Amino acid sequence: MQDRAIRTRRVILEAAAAVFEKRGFEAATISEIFTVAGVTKGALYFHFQSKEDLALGVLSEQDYNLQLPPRACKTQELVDVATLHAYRIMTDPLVSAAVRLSMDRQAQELDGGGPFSRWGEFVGELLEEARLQGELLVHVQPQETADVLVGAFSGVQSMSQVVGYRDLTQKVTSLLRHVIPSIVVPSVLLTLDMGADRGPGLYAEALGTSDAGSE
Amino acid sequence: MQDRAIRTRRVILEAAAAVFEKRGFEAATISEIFTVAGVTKGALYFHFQSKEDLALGVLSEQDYNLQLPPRACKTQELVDVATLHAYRIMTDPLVSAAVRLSMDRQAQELDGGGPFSRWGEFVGELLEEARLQGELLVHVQPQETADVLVGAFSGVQSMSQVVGYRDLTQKVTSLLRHVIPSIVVPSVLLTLDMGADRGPGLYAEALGTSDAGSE
Amino acid sequence: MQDRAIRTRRVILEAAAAVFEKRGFEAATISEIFTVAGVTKGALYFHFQSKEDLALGVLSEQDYNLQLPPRACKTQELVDVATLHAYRIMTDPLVSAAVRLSMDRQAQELDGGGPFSRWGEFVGELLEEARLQGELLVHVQPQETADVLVGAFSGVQSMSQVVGYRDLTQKVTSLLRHVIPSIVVPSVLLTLDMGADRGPGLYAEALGTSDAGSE
Amino acid sequence: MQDRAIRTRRVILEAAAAVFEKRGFEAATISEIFTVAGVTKGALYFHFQSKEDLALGVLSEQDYNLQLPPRACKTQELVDVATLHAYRIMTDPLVSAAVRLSMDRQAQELDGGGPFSRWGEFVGELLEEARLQGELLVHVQPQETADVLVGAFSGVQSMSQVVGYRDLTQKVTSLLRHVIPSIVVPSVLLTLDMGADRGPGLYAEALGTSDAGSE
DNA sequence: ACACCCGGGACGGCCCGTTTAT
DNA sequence: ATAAACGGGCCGTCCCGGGTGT
Repeated sequence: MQDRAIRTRRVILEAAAAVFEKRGFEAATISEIFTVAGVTKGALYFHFQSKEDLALGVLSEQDYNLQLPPRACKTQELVDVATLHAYRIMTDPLVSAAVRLSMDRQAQELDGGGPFSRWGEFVGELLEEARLQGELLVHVQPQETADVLVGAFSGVQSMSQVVGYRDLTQKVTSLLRHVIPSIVVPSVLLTLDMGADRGPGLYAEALGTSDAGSE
Repeated sequence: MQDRAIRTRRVILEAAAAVFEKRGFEAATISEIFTVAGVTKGALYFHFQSKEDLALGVLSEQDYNLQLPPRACKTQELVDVATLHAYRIMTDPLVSAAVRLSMDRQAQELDGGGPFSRWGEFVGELLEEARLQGELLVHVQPQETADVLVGAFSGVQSMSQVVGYRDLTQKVTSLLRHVIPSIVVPSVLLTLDMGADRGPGLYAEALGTSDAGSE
Repeated sequence: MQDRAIRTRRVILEAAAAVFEKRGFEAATISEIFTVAGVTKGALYFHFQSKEDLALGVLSEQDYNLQLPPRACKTQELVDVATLHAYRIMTDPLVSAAVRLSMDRQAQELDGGGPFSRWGEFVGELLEEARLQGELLVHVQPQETADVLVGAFSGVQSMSQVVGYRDLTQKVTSLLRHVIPSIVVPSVLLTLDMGADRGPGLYAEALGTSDAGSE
Repeated sequence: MQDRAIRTRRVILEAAAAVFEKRGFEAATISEIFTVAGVTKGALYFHFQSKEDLALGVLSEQDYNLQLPPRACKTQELVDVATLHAYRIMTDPLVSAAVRLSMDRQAQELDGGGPFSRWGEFVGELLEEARLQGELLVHVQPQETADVLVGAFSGVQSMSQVVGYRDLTQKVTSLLRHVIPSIVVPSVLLTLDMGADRGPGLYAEALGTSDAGSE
């Protein structure tokens, strides 16, 4: 009984993700979503109260708790977080839909504070730790650099979106290679692993660490 | 008689820019536009055949021809182009609206090939010239770097959008300071002027050069 | 098991009465009814096949058999019937809901022939008897007078509805005092008891007489 | 051009009146209204912003200013007002629709204070004048009697509604004949003209008096 | 040429009264 | 007696053309 419901809900969510990702929040229509999902309007409105609720569902379905284990080298951790996030956007439609939604002005109020601030803080803290450990060049101001990284990441992600994210990890790696050298000390730079193909490994590592073998 | 028409057209365009900028293409409504413009629906439809046409109007109204004179130092030229563009986004509602529209997926087909490709090519060529002049580090691949720059620029622009572009030149300068050192040779780096406050000067320079003292 | 069913049915009926009374048939929603009742939609649909059936249930639940014992003076009986009905509308939510429903055009077909005809006939017969006993003035035509009384009663009831029926017995008594003198002979008029506070007594009397001590 | 608009508006209003009259506010649907009117939804929403606005339109279209000239005998004036109102309900679909709407609980807030209070005051004042002129029996309390009359009128109107108001003037006359004798002094009673067929004459008189030969 | 009033339909989101699987 | 699913329909609004001045 619940089984069917769970399946249906899942199907709807995936359809919603696909449609939101393709059209954006505003332009997405409920009817396209339930058509894609292959369910009826009634079923959809049984599981979700409104279009907004649907967007919220997509936003929260992605496992935000998915985290990498801490690294000794915080710069490496930063690289890994970025690479993993890129990998997930590439491979998980719900994640890419969530990213699209959180960039959507119309749906931005759904996602408290906007997507940038959360990532900004997170990266800022990581860089602060790196700085304290002496990984960074002396002139680096963690929060400013964090903003540059977060903004730039979101930009290359947008850019990659038009080709279906096929080159996203590539582009993110490129970005990192262009920015990291300007902020870390040479000794650390030499130890960093910034391979574009590290996504799957990092993903497995995150899954193993995180408390969830979720979904 | 034509005078009135030109004025009306202009008023409509500005209203459209404001509304598109605020809502995005899809969520913008014709009625909000003509309400803001203070004209009737009929007037609007006399000047523009459709909502799409309106968007096209906004997109083409900004003076794409506005160009800086060539610099001897191509890297400096790149910096200047970016700074000027940031300045125009900040100050000209039509430009920011056009940027918003060209990032809008729904309206993307209106802008042939997307916003990224045009900028990508332009920056790529600039970097190629810079490379030929020996301004760049040997490992730099112009097109890859161009993509990183264009993507990153668009990202910080998105990020700045939520605060009304108040800190855009700041953020763009920040971005440049994080990327340029990784690609240019030290000797050139020392000569670069990357001040965040150079917008107005560059704008004046571009206006003087460009074939248009338009509008 | 049957006990619970009976209770559930009762709870639903009372909730339905409250909602129908508040909203009218059309505007009432099934979901408000089962929410108020505190049962699930399924439970409701187990006891009642449809919204119409629910209305029918409310309509028939009120004890139409509740009758006063015959009076020698038929005019007095008429006064008493009116007073008692007013009292029941005031005090019993199911009765007031039934009245509301039977006045509701959308639900009128549910209540065969409309509410007026049944009361019209009943009052008409009472007046005919009164006439035969010489209680009425010679020019009175029982059926015409009956219609006036029934219509007028329903009107003051509507009027009283907006204040929650607080002044209904008052208003009905007022009505009677304005009409009765025009139809009964003076000698009878002197003997009539038209107090507005006779509701409770009449109710007790009717309960005792009627074949039902029902619920 | 305005001509067509006026005609269209009128057609819509009449259709709305018919539908509101048949179904009540809630149960009436916009689509039935524009179907009956033979116009499209667009036309309807050009003239009226919402269903509520439509109801308001019906409510205000009837000429509330239609008034009889004052009579020397206030009781006669009361009789005439009631007879005229009954006649208008019978003959003018917009008036009957307005009456139906103002009795509708869902739409009652549209009609400030409900229909009863306005009529109640009006009749109350008339009776007060009659009392001052010595037309009434000494025990009559104008406001109480006014409430009885207004309520009773509305009741017989409801009753007559089910037969399409065919017998409304008849029923109203009946009502008056049953109530008036209980409140006026015999000498005045003899002079009153309470014929059921006086509607057309009164209507003509009112039209002539009122400042409008309105539509 | 320029502006506008008026009207046309097509959906859009949502909710509602109901059955089907369980 | 429940949870889940079903469609039909409602109101509103949106993007647009034809007929009408000026």
